[in-house]
Amino acid sequence: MDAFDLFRKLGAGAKFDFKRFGKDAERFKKDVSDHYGIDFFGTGTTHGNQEQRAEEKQDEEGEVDAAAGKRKRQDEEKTAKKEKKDTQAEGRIWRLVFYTLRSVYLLNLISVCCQVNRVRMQHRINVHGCDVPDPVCTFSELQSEYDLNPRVLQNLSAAGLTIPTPIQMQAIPLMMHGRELLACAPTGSGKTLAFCLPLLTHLKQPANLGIRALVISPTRELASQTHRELVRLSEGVGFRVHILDKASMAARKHVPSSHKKSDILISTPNRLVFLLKQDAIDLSSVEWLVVDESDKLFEDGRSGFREQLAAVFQACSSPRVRRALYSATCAPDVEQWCRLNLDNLVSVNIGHRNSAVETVEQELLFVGTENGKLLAVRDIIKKGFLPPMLVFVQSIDRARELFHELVYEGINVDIIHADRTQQQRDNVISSFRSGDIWVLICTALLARGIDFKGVNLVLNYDFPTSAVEYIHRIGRTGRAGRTGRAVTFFTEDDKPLLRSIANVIKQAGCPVPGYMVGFKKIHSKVKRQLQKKPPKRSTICTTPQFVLKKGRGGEKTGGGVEGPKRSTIRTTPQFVLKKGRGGEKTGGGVEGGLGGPKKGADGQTKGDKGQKSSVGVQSKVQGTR
DNA sequence: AAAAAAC
Repeated sequence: MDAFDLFRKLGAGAKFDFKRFGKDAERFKKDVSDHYGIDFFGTGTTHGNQEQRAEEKQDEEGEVDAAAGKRKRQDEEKTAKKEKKDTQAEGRIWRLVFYTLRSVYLLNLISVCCQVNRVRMQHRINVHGCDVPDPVCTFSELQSEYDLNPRVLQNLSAAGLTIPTPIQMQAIPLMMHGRELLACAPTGSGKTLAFCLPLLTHLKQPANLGIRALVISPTRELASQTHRELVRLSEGVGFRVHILDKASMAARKHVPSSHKKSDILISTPNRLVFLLKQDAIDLSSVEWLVVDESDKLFEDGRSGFREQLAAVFQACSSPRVRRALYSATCAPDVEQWCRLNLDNLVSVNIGHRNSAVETVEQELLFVGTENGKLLAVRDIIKKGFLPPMLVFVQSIDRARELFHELVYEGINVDIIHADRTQQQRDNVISSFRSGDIWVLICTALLARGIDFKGVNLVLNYDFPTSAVEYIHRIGRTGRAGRTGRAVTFFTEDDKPLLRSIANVIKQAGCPVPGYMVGFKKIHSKVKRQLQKKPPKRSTICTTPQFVLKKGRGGEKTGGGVEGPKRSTIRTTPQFVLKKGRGGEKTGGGVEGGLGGPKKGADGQTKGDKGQKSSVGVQSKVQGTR
């Protein structure tokens, strides 16, 4: 097979038509010879042209006699024959050029395609959908290719953001092309920025066209965080970015319809629905609707988010409205809904769906009983830990109970949940951010989206109600590539969900006792029930009644604790002992000294490592005061 | 269970 055949094969499907391209070829040939004065195709065209031109000049001057005319006619016949030959030769050359160029083009296409695939593979970007634009590898590409405001780019670098994260690489170009999408990327991987940049680019300039972009978040804390981020990014551009909260509602009374002058609005769903019902807000100008933590907002139930979200979707009535849904976890029903309702949907997944972030060192810790939890958390505090630490419990009541138990430990502990006032909530968040609070006890309120810089330990005091909730809770640490640690207490009551969460931990590359993975899969019906009704737990209180009655002046270090400690705490769950799986029971064993003898070697090295790097709380108290 | 409105 010679080169010509090869090119022909590469160019399969396209035929070179000399008649069609002849004019172009002629022009090209002329351009080349005029420009460079060289005979590009070796057909004597350069000379020929000059002679011809000289003759033409003579024609014009009218100095042609009859004899000369005759000679010229003979010449013309000769040249016509010659030209026919030349034309055939040229046709061959042009065909060769055509196929060469075409194969170069195809090879280039293939190589670009390979490059794009390599980038996607390297960053574990999975996309499903038609005509997906190539991922961008730098923020400056956004300026050159998508007309991102240079000031926004400047704000980005001022914030220390230099290269886009995988979700940003792919989701930003998609939204820039106005594509509706469902994005799923791990906790702390930059989803917020992935939708903020396209919003700012899409709007281009501040304009009095009503609300053009709307972001929905499940909690006020997340809404205000997104608001802050957008304000920071759009600094100096003049966009009016507003959050719909109590303060803005109060302001609305004095300046009615102030939010109508927003370009971008961030809100929790119910407040928006409330305003919609009063006919006090107009969303018909919304061009981009972003649903953050989409699976949470799609949660069903009589008084759930889903209904509220549906009302918001309906209110965004512009035919031009584009929608983007983001979350770290993706429920099948959300995907189904997107496939049915979004226009030409693209779904983007970074890494494996519904998996925990790999930068968190995760542990499961058997604590025997409710008392065991309290003992274990006191132990963590006493042994010394590196603040800040987040402690998750399952209900507001239990949060209060735990707070009362820990408030006397001599550490800066506080509590946040939806029953506290907005003022209290804001204060708690800001003092936790500033480091004034070391331990923050919280409900699911803080489970999603909240970005605290450098949380060192997430403690699941109460077992999460699902693997998804587990993923979000532990995602408060190990953000933006930093490392973090998560400890999850469990008792016999938590057996039903142990398997699924153990699997999440295992998939993220952390050790898990073998027996857990061997558990039977629980029925999805039971799983749903568990989410609605978590196991009933006894009150958090280890202090004997007579101590409580007398008041707790100096005894706060836990007088009543030492005694029952050894007798009540088992280090191995009953369900393991019963089955008698000798060798496997040890991995999840007690770590951090709950009083029982350590039977496993697995967790110990980790424990030691943790201790070395942590700061003793007592010494910290002395040091700071 | 938690979250999301307020007069």
